[in-house]
Order: sequence, then C-alpha cells, then structure tokens
Amino acid sequence: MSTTKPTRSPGRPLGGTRVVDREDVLNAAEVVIRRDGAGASLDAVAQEAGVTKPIIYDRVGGRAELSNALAERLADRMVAAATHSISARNDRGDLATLIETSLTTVAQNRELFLYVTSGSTEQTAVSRLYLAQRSAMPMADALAKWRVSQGLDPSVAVPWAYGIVGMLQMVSLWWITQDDDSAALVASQMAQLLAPGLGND
Amino acid sequence: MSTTKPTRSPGRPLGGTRVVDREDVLNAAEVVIRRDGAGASLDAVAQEAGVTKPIIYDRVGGRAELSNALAERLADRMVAAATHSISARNDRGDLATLIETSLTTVAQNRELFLYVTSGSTEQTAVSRLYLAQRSAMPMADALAKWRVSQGLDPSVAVPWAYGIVGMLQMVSLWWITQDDDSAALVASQMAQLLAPGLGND
DNA sequence: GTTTTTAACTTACTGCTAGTAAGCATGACA
DNA sequence: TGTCATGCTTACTAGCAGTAAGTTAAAAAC
Repeated sequence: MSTTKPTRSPGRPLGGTRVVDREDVLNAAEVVIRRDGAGASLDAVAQEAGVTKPIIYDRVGGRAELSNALAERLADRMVAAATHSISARNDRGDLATLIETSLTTVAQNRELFLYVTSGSTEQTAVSRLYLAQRSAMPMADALAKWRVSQGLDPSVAVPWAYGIVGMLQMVSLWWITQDDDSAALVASQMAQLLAPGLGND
Repeated sequence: MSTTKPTRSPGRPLGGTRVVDREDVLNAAEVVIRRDGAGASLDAVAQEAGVTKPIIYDRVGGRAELSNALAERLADRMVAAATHSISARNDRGDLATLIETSLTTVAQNRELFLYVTSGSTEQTAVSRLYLAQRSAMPMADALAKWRVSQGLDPSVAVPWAYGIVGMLQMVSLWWITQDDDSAALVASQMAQLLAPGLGND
C-alpha cells in the first residue's frame, strides 16, 4: 500500500538538470491530498514527487505557500468551471447554475478544498483570506461594473464578493458532509436568497 | 515577560479537592489565545491554568474538543449580543443592526474567533462545521418558523442559515484585517444584499 | 490505628511535523 | 586538471499533540 518512489542518491543528479519543477510539486501535492486528506504532510508530498523536503521549500516555499499555490489552482479551476457553465448556453444561464457549478466543482476537489480552506497553524487568517481574495476579486470586479451600468453605487462590490464567497464556501462544506439534498436543489435555494438582493431575476 | 505561574508538586493536592474545573481551563485558554493568538498551545493553556497538560485532557479533551468548547462559548456570546441589541430597542431593530453587532462582537473576540474558525489539523471539517452549526441552528429555526408564518416553504431554512453564517464569518475575517470601512457601513451593505431575499424590509 | 484503595496530580516520555544546516556528487568553466 | 557552482540528500532541531507511568494525599477498609 505504501507508494514508495525510487530513492535518489545525494549529489547533483546525472545530466545536471532539475528533476522536478514547481508544477510537478503542485501536482504531487494534489495526488497526496486526494489520497491522505487535508492532513497531508510535506514529507509525503516530497516522496510522491520523488524528491526530498528541502526541494519543496526551494520550489514553492513552506506549507503556507504551498496552500496558497493550491488555493490559486482551485480558485482558477472554479472560475473556469463557472465560465464554461455560462458559455455552454445552459437551459438557464442564471445564478442557480453558477452556484450549482460551484458546488459540484468543490465536490470534485473535495480533499483539496478542505486542505486549502483549513490552513494548519497560525497566520491562517492571512492564508484563508488569500483563497477568498482570489475568488472574490473577479467577482467584485464583475459586480462593480454591473452596478455602475445600472446606475447604482459600486462600493458594495467588495464586501458583497467576500460575503458571497464565504457563503458558498460554508454551504459547500455543509453540503459535502451530507447526502440528503442534491446540488441542484441547494443551488436553487441559495439563488433564491441572493437573487433579489443582487437585482437579478 | 514570562507568565510563570507557581509550580505544584506531584501527587494529590492538599485538601484533596480538584484544583481547576472545566470552566477554569476554558477561561485560561481564552487568556492565552488573547495573548498568543490562534497558535496558542495546550501547554501554554495548562501553564496559564496553573496545571499540566494531562489535566486539560481530563477536563475538556484534546485540542479539537477545546476548540469546540470555545466555539460554543463564542457562539453563545454572539447570540447573546444579538438578542441584547434587539431587545435594547435600537433606533432600528433591523437586519443591519444585527450584522453590525455580529461584526463588533467578532472584533471584540478577535483572536478567539481566529482560533475557533481556523482549526489546526485534520478533522477540521467537522470542527468548523461544529461552530457553524452552533450558530446556524437557532437561525435556521427562526427562519423556518418565519417562513411558515408567511405561508412559504421552510425547507430553505437550513441551507440559508449555513450560508448566512458563512457569509458573516468571511466578511468578519475580511473586515477585521482592514481599517477602511466602519462596521456600520459594512453591516448596512450586507443587509442591503440579504434583506430582499429574506423578505424583510 | 494501620493497611489498602482511590483520587488527583506531575514527570517523562513517544511520535509526528515544519523547517534548516551541512554534506555530497555532478557539471561548468578557467 | 583544479576550482566553483548547482542540485540534490542526509541529518538534524524545535515544538506540539497525545499518553503511560509514577507520586502524593485523602478516604475507606479492616
């Protein structure tokens, strides 16, 4: 059951070229997190990458920075899923669809989501805001533009974006730990709460 | 600067009575968290309580259970603040006031909030849901009753409650890490988003 | 009144993890 | 051919959660 990768000997590797780059480390981290859950250790990531811990520090930094890098990946993945679900001309390209996409994307990246939203020690406040910011900023921009186009005050955009991100994160967390309701149902329920305030239909 | 409390000798204490109870431990934990931040260790809590680590385990359990116990305290404190702010017949006993109370209460318990919302290792999903649940359940009950009284479907109550709790937590986190906007302003902005969907004025 | 048991602690560990310092082997360059 | 730079590993440190075993005082049993 142990995923023992071939061990390298000390010293510069033959060929003199770097054996893994930053992307390889992040990929390995995702594999380990999927397998070991949110408690995945840096040593395990290093082993999966076929390398040792100091390399992790050289390529991406410490645990906090690894978490941030993975948070960027997850955030980008969610934005991509959202834009795809919009451009796919869904039956209804509405808010509920966006939320449902968010829920299912979280479910597909369950352990990664938990790793990234549950930083480990201290400085976690900053770390958690990092993921939120990465998700909230594009949303805030979109909100602000839309508000301006409607002749409304755009200064609400930033707090609204953080609030909506927090709402989605918590609902996702709750939803992936229970099996009673479908993503579509929960998404439509949350859309029902948000839509009137946003001014959408 | 070191807060060195008097060290006890081994063996049963004179008088034969327990030297600290569960409440004392929780109080000590709050002091330490206020001083050391979210990275407070169990040893530090024990020292502040004038006792050693195994006592912490006997009185409240491990770190996860300590976090849960403190989460209950914080949740209760926030509910108390909310009900007080309502019963105090504010200028407007409305949603914005409730949110503002939530924000200022978080600010008053800054480090505790960070400790409780940023569980440490693994199983954090459960731990974070615990705090959320403690806050969300009363809200869900109130929402459900109100929906029924309006002849509306109450099944949205639970997801809405989790969503609103998540929204408030994230906005609080964002707000306490910046100094630009007042609590009153942010609260009114968030109320503006939520009120229409809730059906309040 | 002495012995045994139970209660309430502390000491002293284990095991794990993040992070770092120092060493080693290979290639590049003079 | 010798020196420097590169890219690794080994081998540590420090700190924390959690636990086992030992120590003293009170209470209970005889």
